[in-house]
This record gives sequence, structure tokens and C-alpha cells, in this order.
Amino acid sequence: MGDVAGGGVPAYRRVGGVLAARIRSGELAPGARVPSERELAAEHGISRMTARAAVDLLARRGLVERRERSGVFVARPKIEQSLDTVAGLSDQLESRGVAPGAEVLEARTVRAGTLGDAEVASRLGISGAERVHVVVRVRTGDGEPLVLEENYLPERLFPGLLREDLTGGLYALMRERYGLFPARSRQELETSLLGPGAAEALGTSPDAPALRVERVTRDARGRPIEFARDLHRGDRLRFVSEVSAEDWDVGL
Amino acid sequence: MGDVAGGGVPAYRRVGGVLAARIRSGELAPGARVPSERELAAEHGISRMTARAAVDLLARRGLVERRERSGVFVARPKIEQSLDTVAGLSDQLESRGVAPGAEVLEARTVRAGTLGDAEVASRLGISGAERVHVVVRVRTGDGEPLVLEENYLPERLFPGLLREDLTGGLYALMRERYGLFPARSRQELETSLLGPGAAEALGTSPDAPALRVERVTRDARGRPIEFARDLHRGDRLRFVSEVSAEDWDVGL
DNA sequence: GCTACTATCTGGTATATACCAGTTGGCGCA
DNA sequence: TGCGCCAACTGGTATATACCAGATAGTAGC
Repeated sequence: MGDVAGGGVPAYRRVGGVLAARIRSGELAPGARVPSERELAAEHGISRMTARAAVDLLARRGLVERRERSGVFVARPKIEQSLDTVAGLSDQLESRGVAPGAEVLEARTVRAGTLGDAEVASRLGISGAERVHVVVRVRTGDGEPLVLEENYLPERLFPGLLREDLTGGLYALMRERYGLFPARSRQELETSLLGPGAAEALGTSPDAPALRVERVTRDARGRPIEFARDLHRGDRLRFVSEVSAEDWDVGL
Repeated sequence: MGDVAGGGVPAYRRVGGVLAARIRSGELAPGARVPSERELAAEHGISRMTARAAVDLLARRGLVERRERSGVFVARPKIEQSLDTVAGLSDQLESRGVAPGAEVLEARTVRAGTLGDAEVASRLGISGAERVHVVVRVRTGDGEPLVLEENYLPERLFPGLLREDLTGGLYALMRERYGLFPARSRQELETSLLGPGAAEALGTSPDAPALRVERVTRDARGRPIEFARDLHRGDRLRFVSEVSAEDWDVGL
């Protein structure tokens, strides 16, 4: 049936806009409950499916957080995270007054070739026969899951790593226990969604926005010491990067 | 009615998974047409709305691209963009064999206070009475819109800027015409969606994934010379950042 | 006052249907 | 051969309805 009143703007966008305005104005504060889909439908004279589409707009923009069988709530502001100091997520959180934590989901040592993932060996510059530590962790801030980290480290460089305490920062461990100092780090960032596996680990929806980060860290001699795949919750984190001219202005 | 057959997995996710597998396997190559929603519905014995939900899964993950009233097509691979050399998007595209271009949507000079956007003056460290150039451009690669750029530059530092050719890189202009060398740049990145305005400018859907970048660039004396808000198409671009230890390892 | 049950509410999924307005490709005509 | 028209097709929007199962709050019983 389309636009009953709205000059070409679909109803679900119109209602979504009204809701967004109520949130931005502060009428609906962070943490507050948004009217239920059925209520919105009644209020605006639209069907529930259309009201749901309106709420979806806000949910996909991170303005609002859906909690299954409970309700829809206004989202809280994002935590800032530096892209220049990826090494120390724990430290970063702490300096922002957020208590860091980590839950180890997986910690094992296997031959790279058995991973069924040729990228790991390729990125680390090792053969499939060489053994790597696989560490999968959920990093938390104030108990809330923030990042799903998947780390691959050559066993040759970090013997006995899995016997260490893996609930803190890996980079601190590298330096203090193994005397290896991360010198260079190449990161590739991509907008993404969490996906089913990550969603379960982070306790969120598979369709929640995320930033996928692939990272290769090298020591001073240019030797790869870590390959990582991170999924950062896009609804809870923003990323800050500071560059200075020396880094990129040398070519001109 | 829920799971007719599928062990707890909703039908739209099951069908979405089948489609995703066909794309990843290469059976459906980039640019190829995906079966229409009505065809998918018939093939899998589901309603069209459910088939649509399945396609939505892939679209939101950037696996496919919807073209209104035309069809759904497998997406092409993303263009890499360095976060360390944001200054020269044109150069970056060129070095990757992509022809850079820019369309100027807006170019005017106003007092910062009249913008109705206190952040601009605040970020540039100027008073509301000072005049700023406002330059809004769509940056393209091979004719395809990639980034919507919103630049704010103090007129005091760049007199007559708007008479220059704005279809190239602004940073080249700064250096060559005004002798101002960008020395430091702070960028804030956030997952986002395009939104209605940006979607129209970039010729895409308002709900397409995007990376929002806010940037303050300073010269060697620490003076802000540019404030920018960029919206990068998340479906066409990925971002690469290289950091070296000097940048972040000094504190320890 | 505390616990246990229960009716209600919630978002999630799914169907069947309808209309709209560009896109597309084929067919006929000049 | 080339142009223009038109029917079929496409995704976008919208409704009305239904069932599910976990969350939640109120109430009855102890």
C-alpha cells in the first residue's frame, strides 16, 4: 500500500526517523527501553512487521540494542580503542577506567598444515610442518565481551607459551618471558558482521556490525612473530589512529 | 512455523548458507546474477519474504550487491586503502591501477559559527567568527563512487582555495600552493552505515555498510589545518595500517 | 517475607498476498 | 539494420496473521 502520508518516504523509515530523533534528543536515554514492536505498530498505525523494519534500521546503525524476548534498549556510547597500540588492549581499557579481562576459548599447539587454513602458515612465513600455538580468546571490558581474538604464534619462538597465564596481554608475555619485542605490525581492517561463531562467543547477534582485523606482527629483524584475526564489536568500540608525517610523507 | 527440517537453524539462515557456499565455491563468480527472490522461494519451498531475509544476510555481509528492480549480483573484491597515507587517496588508487576521480558536490566559504555544527570550530581550534572552506566531494575509482569526503579548512590558511582545482588531492594542493605540510593526523574510525544523504551521493543503499572516519590534520607546529568527515564504502574498500614500534612502544 | 507458579509480553520466525515502479529483453515495425 | 514499444520480471514496501519460547512481573501459597 505504500505511503499513506509521507511524501515518498517509506513508512518504516519515517517511523525509524521519529524513533532516532527521540533518542538523539535525549528523551530516550542510553539503557532506556524503546516501545515494543507491537506498541510502535499501534501508535503509528502500521503493521508489526513494518514497525520491526523501523527498529531494524536503528539496530543496524547501533543506535539501539535488541534483547531477544525482552525488549529493545537504547545503546550505550562506544569505547575508544587505539589502532596504533593494538598490542596492549588490556592497558588501553585500563587507562580508560574499564576493567580488562580475557576468557580463553582455545589453546593448543598444532602443525600449521593441519589447520586447513593455508593463510596462517603463509602469513607467518613458515612451512606447514612447523608447529604453531593457537590461542582463541574473548577479551572483555567490565565483564562485557568486546573482541574475539584468534592468535597464531610459532612454537619455535615461544616454547611453553600455553603454560603461561593467557588471560592478560600476549605482547607483555612476549616481551617479559621471551624477550621478543614487536617492532612492526601490519593490520588490515574491514567492515564486517560477527557471524554465528563469533556471535555465540561474544554473546551477541550474528548480524551485529563488527570490524574484522587481520594482523601480522614482526620483530626488529622483520621476522613474523604473530598472526591474528580479531573481530571487534562495532557497536561497542570505535578506533583511533594517530599518524605522523615521518610515517607516510617520506616519499615526497 | 519455523524449522520444517534443519535442526534449530531458521530457514532463512539455512538458505542463506547454501547461497553463501555457492558463492565461496566459485560456482557463482563475482558479477554473476544470483537467483531472484521468487526463484529462491520456489527452489527451497519457502515464502518470498523468507527468501528475501536469506538474501539480506548475504547483502549485509557484503557478499552480494542488490540492484533495485534489476537483481542481486555477487560482489566484487574490495580495494585496499592505506590508513597511514589517507592524505593521498588519489595516489593510492593510481598505484593500484585504479583511475582516481572526484566530483565536487559543495564548495563554499562560511563563518564556522553558521554551520550549526560546533564540532568543526572545536576540532579546528578556531572561533565561530572565523571563516572556513567547506568542500564536499565524492571520490571515485574507475568512475565508481568510493568515498564521500567532507572537508573543513580555515580560510586564513588557504586563501582562494576554492578557485583551485578541487578534483585532485587536497593535500597536494596544500603543499604545492600553500606550502603547508600535513605533519600529524588523528583519525577516529567507526563502523557505520551510509545513511540517506551519503547513499544518494554514492549511488548506493542507505543501509550499506560503511566506515566513518573523522580526521584532524595538523601542520608541523601542531596547528589544525583540516577537519574531515569521510564515509568509506565498506563493501568496496578495506583498510590497511602499518605501525612501527617507535610509534607506540616508547612508553615501556 | 519468601518462594513457586502462571498469565502476559517480548522479539524471532514464517507464510501468503498485494501493489508499485524501474529494468530488461524480445518482438514488430519502419 | 536500427529504433521504439511493451510485457514480463525484479526488488521494495506493506499488511494481516500465526506460532514459538524465553523473559518478566504479579499473584497465590507457604
